[in-house]
Amino acid sequence: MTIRVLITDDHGVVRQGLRMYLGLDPELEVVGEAANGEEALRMARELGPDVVLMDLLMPVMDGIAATGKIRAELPEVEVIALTSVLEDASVSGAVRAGAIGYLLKNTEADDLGRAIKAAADGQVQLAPEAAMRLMREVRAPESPEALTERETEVLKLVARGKANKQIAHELFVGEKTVKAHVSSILAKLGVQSRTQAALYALRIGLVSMEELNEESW
Amino acid sequence: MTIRVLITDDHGVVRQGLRMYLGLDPELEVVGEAANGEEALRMARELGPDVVLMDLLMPVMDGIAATGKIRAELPEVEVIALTSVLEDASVSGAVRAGAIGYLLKNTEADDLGRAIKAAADGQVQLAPEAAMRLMREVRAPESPEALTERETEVLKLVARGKANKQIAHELFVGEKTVKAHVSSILAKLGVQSRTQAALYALRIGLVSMEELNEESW
DNA sequence: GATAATCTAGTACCAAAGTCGGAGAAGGGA
DNA sequence: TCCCTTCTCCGACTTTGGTACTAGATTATC
Repeated sequence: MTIRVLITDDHGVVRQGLRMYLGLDPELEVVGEAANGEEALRMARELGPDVVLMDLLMPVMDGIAATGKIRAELPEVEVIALTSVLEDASVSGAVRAGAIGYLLKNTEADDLGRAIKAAADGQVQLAPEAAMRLMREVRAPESPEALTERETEVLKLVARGKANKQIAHELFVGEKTVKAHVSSILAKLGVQSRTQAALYALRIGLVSMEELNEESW
Repeated sequence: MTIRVLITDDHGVVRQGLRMYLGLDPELEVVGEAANGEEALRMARELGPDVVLMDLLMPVMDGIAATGKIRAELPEVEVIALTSVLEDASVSGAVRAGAIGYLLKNTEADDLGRAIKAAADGQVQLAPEAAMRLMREVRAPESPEALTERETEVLKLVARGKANKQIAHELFVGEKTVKAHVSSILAKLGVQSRTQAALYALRIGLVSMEELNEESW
């Protein structure tokens, strides 16, 4: 009984590479490739794979959102997050969204095959680094204090390099208001400056490299 | 006569994938894999490949630096930059460093084989997007005014979220000096704030996501 | 030996960022 | 109805960031 795998990654090289490698294992069968979360959801519906390999940083629909939707709709499909991003929020986000595994892209290719088989079997697979993050979160029940909707909006603009004045203008509020939001954001994230907040936002994928490239500066 | 290829990428999955795929082409032979620029240089010396596939975003020694050293020392070895980053400075940087090709990771795997063969033959290979960036740079002889060594150093720290005072402390200079450097950086990059400069540095891969994850904030 | 670039650092100044505390309006529960 | 959160905004303040200009020391270059 072969395990049917759906690959999701926005980079063609990675997709082809995974397909090539996994294709050599007679127990695995790559049934499709998706380039973003939306495609992944659609193809998961159509193909009904056993396991989805899911990149987290993708355009259109990110991997965590896609994972959530797939797991909600097709609970028999297991999802393994396979990403180069290691971040507390990503790990717990993926796990909360229903991923059964979290592996880093520097995982040895051999291990990957084993992890997929284990996942198809319902067994949890975590990279040691990811496991540590989860442990840390459980031990210290530090709810990193979720940002409100508005704060998230502001943070996104900060992470695109905008000044308070510009943000105020874009959101049709006063600069004082923006400052208040920024202060609150810094406190909740535990960072010391808007630059750190911007980098944080990038780190957790709140804004993507692609979005950054839209900025003209 | 097979073409000997050295793969350089810090992600195991990508390396394995490339090796698998390229291995299927009888005209190509993957003679080695390197996980960073330093390894790439060493292995290029030892193995004398015809073509090096070089990721630009890597720890230890970035791809542009490695490209420069390889081309300087082993001019018969051709280097193809293979990366997910598309940025003016990366493209012209790689080209200046001596890369004969610049391809994106979303390149179809078929094209990659063809590109490698062309490169071994001394033919230039550019992704259309990369070609456009080069064109633009040639048309508008806007030399983005290269940063000096020290400025680059400062920018890296800015991009890790450090304040001027911290940077001054780390580099054993006065805060005034750091400010002077930062001002000069902003002017050269054409950006308006340190946050934008930090994002710029990230965009061009001066600092990587991985490095960001080392920061404790 | 002159020239240019870089790194250093100063002064003076202004703008932007961020803090602290308070406060009114709107909306959703309990 | 009362409570809680969020969003809005204020004043007053401190700190950080950034500009403009100048200038000595060092080093590489011609």
